[in-house]
Amino acid sequence: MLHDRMNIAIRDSAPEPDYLSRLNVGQRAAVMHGDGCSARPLLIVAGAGSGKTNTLAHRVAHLIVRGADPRRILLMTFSRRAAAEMTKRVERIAADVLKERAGSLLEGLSWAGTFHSVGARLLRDYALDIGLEPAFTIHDREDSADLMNLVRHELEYSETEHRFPTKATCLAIYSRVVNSQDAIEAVLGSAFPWCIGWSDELKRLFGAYVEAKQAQNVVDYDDLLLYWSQLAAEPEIAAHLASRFDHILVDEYQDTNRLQAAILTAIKPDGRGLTVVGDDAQSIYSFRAAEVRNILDFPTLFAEPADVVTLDQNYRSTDAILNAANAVIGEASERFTKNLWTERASLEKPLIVTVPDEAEQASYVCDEVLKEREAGTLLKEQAVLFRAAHHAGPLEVELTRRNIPFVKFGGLKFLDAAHVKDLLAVLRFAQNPRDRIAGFRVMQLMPGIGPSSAANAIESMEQSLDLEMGLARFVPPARAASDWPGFIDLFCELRRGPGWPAEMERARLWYEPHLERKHEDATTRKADLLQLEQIASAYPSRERFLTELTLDPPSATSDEAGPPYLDEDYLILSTIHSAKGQEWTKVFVLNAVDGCMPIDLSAGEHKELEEERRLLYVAMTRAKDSLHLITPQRFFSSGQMARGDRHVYASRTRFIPAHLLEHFKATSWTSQSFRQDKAARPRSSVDIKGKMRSMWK
DNA sequence: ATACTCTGTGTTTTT
DNA sequence: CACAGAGTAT
Repeated sequence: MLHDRMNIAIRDSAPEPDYLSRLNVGQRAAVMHGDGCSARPLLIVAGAGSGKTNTLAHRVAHLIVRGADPRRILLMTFSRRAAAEMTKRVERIAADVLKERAGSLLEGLSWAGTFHSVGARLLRDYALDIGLEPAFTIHDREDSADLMNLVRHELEYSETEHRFPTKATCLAIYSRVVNSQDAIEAVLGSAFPWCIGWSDELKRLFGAYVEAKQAQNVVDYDDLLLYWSQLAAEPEIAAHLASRFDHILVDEYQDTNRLQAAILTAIKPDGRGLTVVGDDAQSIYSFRAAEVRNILDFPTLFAEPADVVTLDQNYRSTDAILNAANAVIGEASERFTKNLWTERASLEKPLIVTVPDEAEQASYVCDEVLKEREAGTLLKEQAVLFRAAHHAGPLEVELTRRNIPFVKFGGLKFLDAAHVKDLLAVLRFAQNPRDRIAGFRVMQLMPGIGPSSAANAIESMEQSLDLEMGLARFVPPARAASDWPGFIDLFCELRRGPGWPAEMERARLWYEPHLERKHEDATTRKADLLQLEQIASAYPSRERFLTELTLDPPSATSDEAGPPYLDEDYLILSTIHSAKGQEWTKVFVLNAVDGCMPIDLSAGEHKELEEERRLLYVAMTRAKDSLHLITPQRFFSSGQMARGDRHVYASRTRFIPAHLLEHFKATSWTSQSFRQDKAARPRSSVDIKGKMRSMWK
């Protein structure tokens, strides 16, 4: 074949492609490893800012240039955004060499996505082989919790004498058992010690939960991995699966769990053609059962040991920032990676800014952000990072007050809003009528229909051979009588499919009256639904829309605002977790105090503490030129101590003890209005409490 | 009998 | 703020 001859020609005689000269020694070794052939396993230990994404993109491009079939390359990243970014870069790099052939070749690079989205795709592919209907729907966490709750009630665990774990806790335990591949007792002991007494009940509950999922033809997030790993354990399917991919590349390997590692070894038992990239110093997902040992043990996992390439030159941050970050991670009790180094010199040490309270912290950030923008740094090049989504609350208020546009990543999402979930449930119910959670939710939107009527209606539907007949036969309570026929019409129409995205509008029009009745702020919520319709029109079908939206939900509030906003400039607010892999010119870290970092819930266990330390490290290494850690002396803590909400006097995070202060510059700041306010206060304090006591003496 | 309303209680991070 | 459970209205 001409195609093959061309590849051989390139391999034999072509001079080194231009792009290789742009890489440093380590990067080049990683890119050229195996030189285009399926070679021994490769581990790239890539420190923060060491050009990891770029290296991985070059490796993929290089594989393709050397003749690998892009349709047979599996590329797994931690978000779809990362996958899209990677594909774009591969395209650019390969286009230089391949010229006009690049376009058609790169269209084939279609297996790029998260473990979960790839799992979903494979599962639809093999569904019939394992007795699953390909029309299965995917439950997000809230749906899964609802189903767990249903089962929990059926087993009457909600009426136990001592309080049984809540639906969310049950699901968290279940998920952890699945992802860590540990026994339930071990999981309870290490992560949920207060639930140890319930292990027998939990086992029964999980058994029933699994049966319920199967009966309803739904899968949850964990199933996407679990089914995949089970597929890979069946010899015939495994062989087929293995033969589909010549190269598998996995990004952020430090945040994969045992189940994911098991999938990889099942598909590639000898590790040939496998490349994993990660940095153990940035492992921050152990609450999702991520297993650092995956990356640490990778070199000796296979009969043929993996080659290891280390990237430790940082291209992102100044040396002042890097020194401080290295010092912080240097305090870790276990360290596997080296210090990062850079050629970017700077005299500006990271700042530790002490402010009186959280409101002042918000003022400080606003002032600084605006000052920086005056100096020419776009808002988009600045980010504010925090440990928990609610830490940004006061700042969001202040930004809004001052009309500074921002986008927040992490925390509550668009899809978590009740009205969005309602509308999606309508579509999901039409897609998969056996999905009880969806049906339940939709029917209860109608006044007069609660849990038991909804259950009866679904029962009637399942008894009948014809779904629509079953629904029609159900006699709703009197209060719902007027709404019922309209609901049946909706269901039947959506089942027949007026086409996508027309059915989206059909569903919305049905829902709007209910929305208006249920919610005070119907107008803003309606706008959200129109946005959702916009988003929907970008997908080819209902099935794709539902799947991709649950697996890759818009990750920012107002991210859904879509194209018109993208041109504008806005400040980035993000949880540290959601900031992974990103970088900004200027970075602020909120609440760098004990109680927030580490978050007080994680201050006990040694392992958890170490992860909190890495979290601070990840936050610091996002900054290119300027880094401000802010320490409010007083912050608001909603009361877990029996005393209720109160202000807590905080001290600097324990991850920056006194002997590390040489790497920082300490300052303090108060706004003018705060100082004036203080000055205006009377000097002498009056003993009012004493007076009140004396009233009764 | 069922649905809806009200009150007390516990709040990390995400595919 | 959302969740669970109790109490009230239909």
